[in-house]
Amino acid sequence: MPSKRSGGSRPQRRDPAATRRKLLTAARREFARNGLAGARVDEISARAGVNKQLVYHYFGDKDALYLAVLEWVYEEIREQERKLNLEGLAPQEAIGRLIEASFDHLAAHPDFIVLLNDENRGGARHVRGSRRLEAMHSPLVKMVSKILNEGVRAGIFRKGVNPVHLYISIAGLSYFYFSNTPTLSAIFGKDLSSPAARRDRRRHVVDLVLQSLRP
Amino acid sequence: MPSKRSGGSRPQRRDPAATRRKLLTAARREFARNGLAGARVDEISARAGVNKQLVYHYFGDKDALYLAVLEWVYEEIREQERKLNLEGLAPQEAIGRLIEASFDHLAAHPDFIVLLNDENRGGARHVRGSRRLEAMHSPLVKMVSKILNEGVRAGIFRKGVNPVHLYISIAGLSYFYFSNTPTLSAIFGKDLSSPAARRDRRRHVVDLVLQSLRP
Amino acid sequence: MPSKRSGGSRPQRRDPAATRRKLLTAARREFARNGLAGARVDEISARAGVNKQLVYHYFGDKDALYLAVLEWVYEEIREQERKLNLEGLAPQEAIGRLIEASFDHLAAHPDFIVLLNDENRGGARHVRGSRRLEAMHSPLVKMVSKILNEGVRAGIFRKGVNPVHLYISIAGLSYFYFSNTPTLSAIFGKDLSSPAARRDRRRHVVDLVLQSLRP
Amino acid sequence: MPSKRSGGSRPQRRDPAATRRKLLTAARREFARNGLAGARVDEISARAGVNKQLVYHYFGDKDALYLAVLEWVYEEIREQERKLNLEGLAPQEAIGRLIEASFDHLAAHPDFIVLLNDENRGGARHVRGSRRLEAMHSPLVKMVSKILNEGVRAGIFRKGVNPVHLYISIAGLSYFYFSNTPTLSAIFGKDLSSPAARRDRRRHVVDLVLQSLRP
DNA sequence: AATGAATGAGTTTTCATTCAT
DNA sequence: TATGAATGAAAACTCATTCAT
Repeated sequence: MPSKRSGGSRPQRRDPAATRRKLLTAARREFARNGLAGARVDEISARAGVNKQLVYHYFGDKDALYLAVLEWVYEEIREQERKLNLEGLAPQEAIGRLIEASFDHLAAHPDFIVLLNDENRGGARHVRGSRRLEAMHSPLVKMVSKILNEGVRAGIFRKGVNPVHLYISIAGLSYFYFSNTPTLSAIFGKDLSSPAARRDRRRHVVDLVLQSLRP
Repeated sequence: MPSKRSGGSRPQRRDPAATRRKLLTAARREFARNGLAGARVDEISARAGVNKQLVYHYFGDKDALYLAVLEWVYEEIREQERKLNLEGLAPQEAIGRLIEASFDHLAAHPDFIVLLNDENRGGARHVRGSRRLEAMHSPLVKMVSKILNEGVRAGIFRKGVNPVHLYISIAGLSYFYFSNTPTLSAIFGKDLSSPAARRDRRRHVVDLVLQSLRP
Repeated sequence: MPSKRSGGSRPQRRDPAATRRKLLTAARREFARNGLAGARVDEISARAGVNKQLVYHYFGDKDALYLAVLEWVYEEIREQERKLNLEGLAPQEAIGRLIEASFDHLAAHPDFIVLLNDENRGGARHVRGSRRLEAMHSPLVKMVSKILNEGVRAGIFRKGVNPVHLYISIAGLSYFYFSNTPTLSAIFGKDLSSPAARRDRRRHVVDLVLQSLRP
Repeated sequence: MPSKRSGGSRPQRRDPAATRRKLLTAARREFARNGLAGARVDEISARAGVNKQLVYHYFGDKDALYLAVLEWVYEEIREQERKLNLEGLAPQEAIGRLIEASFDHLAAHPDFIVLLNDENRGGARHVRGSRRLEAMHSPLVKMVSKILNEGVRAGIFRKGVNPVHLYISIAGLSYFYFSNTPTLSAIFGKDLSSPAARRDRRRHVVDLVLQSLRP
């Protein structure tokens, strides 16, 4: 004789959109802290203040929730890129702004890096399967290419710089600093995450790239 | 009772060093594939072909095993650095060699990156607690500093380049490329991990840094 | 920071064979009472008095445990069949003995029927996948065939009786009575499971089959 | 506020009878496939194309829905029995028709058997609690009794055959064949569910019973 | 009458760890 | 040193049921 199960009774606010949002926010935090494997669905739902089942109701499973978080952070990056207005700037200034924006975005969203770690380890399995991310190609490589060409034409940039790799370099110079600060600080025995160190790093990256582009 | 026959049970080779090594190798692979949280002690011992209990016998627990793997990969890096013989080289060549060695090491040991990810997410908790790693400070920052000074004195490098940040940049330009190839490839829609793409990247990184150091 | 998990501490008797047996016994009972879907692994391990994980340690999963139970009850049937010594008996007596044995086995093992129900609903998925059951073909169809031939030759059985179907009929006449006693009793409004009713049924089945075999 | 537009939300057909019917049909399928414990209320409502809550609205709970399905299939059987017109037939033909009708009904409604399995395992709990089923006593036992008497009087049937048990035998000879075809086929290594095998079985059952009734 | 969001108690399975041998 | 049986605490995911709308 199967015991009848109980069913809920607490007062329930009906706000699906808010529920979804709360789950996403909690998930982003939990995935950033503990990774995909280390994140706990229980913790996510508890911190969102909603029933655990709603994770499955709204997203399907833990993996799909992780993908939704990835889509969110990529969306943020694309939005930041859209806001960057590099048209009309001098080539050097445009590259400078781009680097600073990239650096500042990582500084403002330190979880982006750790969220991507598991995805890269897994061969970008989620990203590849996402229709939404497919539609989110960054316009920046084209932009970099255009700026490089202008600079070359104006005689202020050297020739032969690969725009894709330059873009990767700009990202990597900031990314690695943020992603590996803890081990680097431990190994070097000095705190690289202080505001001063961060300012130094920002200036260094801008310098490095701009100096390297000189003809 | 008959005298004990050696064929009655499985042959148990008593070779502690070999057992330890097999466990470490299996652990390195498993941690690289699945991260600290995602790694399974069962899988590690099974792949090592030894009993699970020996993980605890030799290392204490899963975390300590992870630390042992970290120590191993750091040891490899230090050894590679020791082998680098930059003394006596012209400054530009010395920097070039350093960059290439850094790039090549990551290419040869792709697991180094993913092994570090969890450690950085966790605030370098293990690294900080390790006596062995404390004693393994890299001599490279000093080396970079020396090379920079020589270059400046010889009039072939510009002044004012922070050696710590240059070192971080050199590492980051390669590191990010290797660590984020899967997502970058997915987002850009082109395979960045091909041998040709890798050669391009290597040349780009050397170029970028050397060009940026010009006076 | 993943909390270290606890691990057991209670006194443990080391007797793998006994543990396996206890699990099987408890599983047989639970599957018989509640079916495959309705059975609870928790209940099984609790009643066996062992840790739940041992179900997975010894059997793999719930389905494999169910298969092990099926193999057990089939083994019992085959053993009972082996014990039946029909050789040398007069054909009528041989058939009579066979029917009675079949009836008595179901009476003694009422769980056999309910254990098979889910298996038949599922298309015999487990049975088909079992090496052990493959090797357990019943010798009885051949035996029935032989008895029928003898009876026909002796002029006491009619010709043209299909031995496979006769075997199925013998089984079915008892099986249905035992499997459907509850609903039949409810519908007829009389208790068909009383000892008297059971004796009646047994006699009826033997009669029905033997009378039908007359030339 | 604008006047309510009918196109604003999904069209909701108000057809309680149809909704009930769709739920029952979906439930019958789901219970037959997965049993009482294995059936999913979600699956039932989804397949019925109606909201899950309506299960509770119309039937109360899962158990009551299961009972409603049982009542439905019993109703079908009774209706088929009512259609059987055995009056006026010769006793042998009457019995023959009865057996064939019984066989054909199971062949046409293979879910009847699996629907009853859980009920029998549960001690006919639902059937016993149903007013509707109480009122549905089969008239067939009386009919069989009458036919037997006629046959005995006419000298074509032997005496002493218990009509209740004959009825159970008739049912069982077909029921077991249909209910256990999967395991029997697996064990015998031959497909007992083919049309040819089914025809054989039908003939065998009619034969067996009629031959057994000879004086 | 109808919807689907929300609930709480499970349910199978997994896992790091420890104990007896 | 080595084995594998045993443990307890979760972990992801499920389910019947109920509530607000």
